[in-house]
Amino acid sequence: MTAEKPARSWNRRKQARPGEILEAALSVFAEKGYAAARMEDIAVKAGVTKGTIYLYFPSKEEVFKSLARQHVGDTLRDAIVQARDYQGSVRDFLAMMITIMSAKIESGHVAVLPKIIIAESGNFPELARFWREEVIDKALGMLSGVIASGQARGEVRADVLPEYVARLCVAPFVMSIIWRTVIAPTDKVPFDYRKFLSLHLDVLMRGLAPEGKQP
Amino acid sequence: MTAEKPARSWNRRKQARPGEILEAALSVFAEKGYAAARMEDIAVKAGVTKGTIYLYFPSKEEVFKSLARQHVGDTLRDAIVQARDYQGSVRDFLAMMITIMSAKIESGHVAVLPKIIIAESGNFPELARFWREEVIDKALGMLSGVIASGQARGEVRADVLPEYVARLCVAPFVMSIIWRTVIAPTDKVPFDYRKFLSLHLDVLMRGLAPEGKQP
DNA sequence: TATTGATAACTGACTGTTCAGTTATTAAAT
DNA sequence: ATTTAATAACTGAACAGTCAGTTATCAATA
Repeated sequence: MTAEKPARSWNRRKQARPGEILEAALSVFAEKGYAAARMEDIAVKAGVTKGTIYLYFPSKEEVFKSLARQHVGDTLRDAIVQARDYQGSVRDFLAMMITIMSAKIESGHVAVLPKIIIAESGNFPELARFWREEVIDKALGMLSGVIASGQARGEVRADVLPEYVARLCVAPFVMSIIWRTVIAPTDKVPFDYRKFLSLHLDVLMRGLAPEGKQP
Repeated sequence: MTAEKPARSWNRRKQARPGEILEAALSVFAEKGYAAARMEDIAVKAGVTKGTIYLYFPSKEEVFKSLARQHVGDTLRDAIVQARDYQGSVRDFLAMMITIMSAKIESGHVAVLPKIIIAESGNFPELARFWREEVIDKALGMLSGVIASGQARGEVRADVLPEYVARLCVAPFVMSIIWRTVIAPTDKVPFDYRKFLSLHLDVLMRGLAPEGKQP
């Protein structure tokens, strides 16, 4: 009855492994991109050896896709579904989005997958398609709905297409995310995303207000 | 006697090669990203063999960096310098930008380098820094100047920071560029960039107009 | 104008390395 | 004792970079 725990070299943890591997993969892919990410690095970070990864995933590509699916599913799909039934004003909705997103942008968590998608869209067109259908179309669709109901309520001028306005809404978010991953590491003075996005909200809502009706 | 066709195999074109190699490299890097781009592919596209590239560039990395530098220098720095002395209204300036850019975005020519920078900023941090100093800071600085003079003229409300407004101006351009490279290939119905950017201009200028002064 | 020798642009086969994926083996768990 | 999670050593393919040899070009000479 070895009461000792003599520095076990490894444990068997069948059901915990996939999640740990994906988490490790996220950080390695985030740093290196897809091609430059080594399976060995992912393994080390997950506390296993390379071979172990292949017990749970058939290939590097599949690790990547699983990661995309899981990360999208957890982080974004919930948010979209939750927001679908939103009843408040467009302004309040965007204000809420800013609060949630600026923290995530700051921390760098949202930024990783979009960056990889951009980088690898040429090598994995089906990934771009997946992202488009699962994230972009749903997010833009949801936002268009919010805008359209804002028009019905007289909060937003009626002579603009909700689908285009939706893209206007998200553009500064997209820019912030890219700034955060690509440019911010070279920054002396940190950029104030919340301030920037608040300005966006203010300018956008004025710009979309019906004639003679300041918000 | 070999009455065979001499089949002139190659020419000496010392001064033309570097440019041709970089041009080829641009299209291969754009399609594949840095790591997945093969020197052999670049060579074939440039009409030479792999060895020839190494007569003009010491390494793959140096081909990549030269490309980034040259392309920035040629395409963007000129435009920035030219625009620095602009005297017209903010609205006219942006309208001009939209005309020029939407054609370039449509054709896919502007899109390639930003995509590469985003993709490889993690692997080549000094490239991100170069891009930031040579392109982003100059472009934003120039735009901030245009905005500030718009404020002095009473065309733009005075209670907003030009540096932040400048970023608001470019965000939809950035989004369009990304859309074009990453998402558009999966599109059934082509996206109308000019229409989108015109909406942007309209909403932005209303949003930035001084109180009670519709543009 | 034709021939030739020198030079340097260019080629393509070769080398060493890196890394995704495989497999023989080990040890935990039951 | 059997099963299986996990390892670590291995394989093979892909590819960046090299270099000995080939060929276009041009200047000097005839």
